Amino acid sequence: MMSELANRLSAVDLRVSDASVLMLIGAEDSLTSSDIGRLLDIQRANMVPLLNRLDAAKLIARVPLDRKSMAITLTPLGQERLREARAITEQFERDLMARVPEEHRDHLVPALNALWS
Amino acid sequence: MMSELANRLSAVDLRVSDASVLMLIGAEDSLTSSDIGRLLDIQRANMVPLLNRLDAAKLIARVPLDRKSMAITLTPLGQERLREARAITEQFERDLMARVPEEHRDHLVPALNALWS
DNA sequence: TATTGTTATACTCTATAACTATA
DNA sequence: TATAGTTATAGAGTATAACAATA
Repeated sequence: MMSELANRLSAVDLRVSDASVLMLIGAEDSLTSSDIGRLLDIQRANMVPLLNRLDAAKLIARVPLDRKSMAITLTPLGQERLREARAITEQFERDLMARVPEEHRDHLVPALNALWS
Repeated sequence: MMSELANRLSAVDLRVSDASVLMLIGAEDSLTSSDIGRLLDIQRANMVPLLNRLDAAKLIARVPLDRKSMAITLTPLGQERLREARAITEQFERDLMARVPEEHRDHLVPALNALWS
């Protein structure tokens, strides 16, 4: 499922982790790189090349918060790309759900959320 | 969840893919390396180092079927290790299921199976 | 003293191309 | 002609250690 999602997101030049970061910043702007890493369970060190790619693609901007931290914000292009990523992932989720027999469907997400907690 | 399972299996010196291969051979002996790869969705080329490790650990043996193919069989040590791997994964599954609220529990596996098909 | 951003590095997983030997 | 086993290699994902600068 993850490789299928990765495949679909590659149509807008995003990896799954890229899309996760865009969605997180879209929901809460001006988080730092370290914040994002903590929330998405990505090591601080591994955020660097990820954000560098998003920065190079002009999807995010780094705005100094103080002399140590940077706030990550979406550029207009990043907001547009986020909408595309959302459309793709929502369609993907609908396609997945369509495979689940109707009597099990409403139980899947609550059960998965319980596993994850 | 996969990294938690990997962690538990490392107690018996197995990776998740090692355990999958042992379980498959345990269920159907004398498959070839290519068979196993097809059934577990592992590239033929990536089966080589995997089986080399299991072979070096004396958990499997390669028995010539003809001059081209090799049948993979479990050694006695491999059968014992398989029992340990089964005990660990079954406990893991019980632990996971215990987190799922009772009203959703019986729906999870059928829903996941439907997703996978 | 703890945290941020960063560099460097290593290991695992996965994918592809190519080769040989055989079915 | 297709398949088995193999080698080599590259790209991702992920983990750790270390460092300078700053809170």
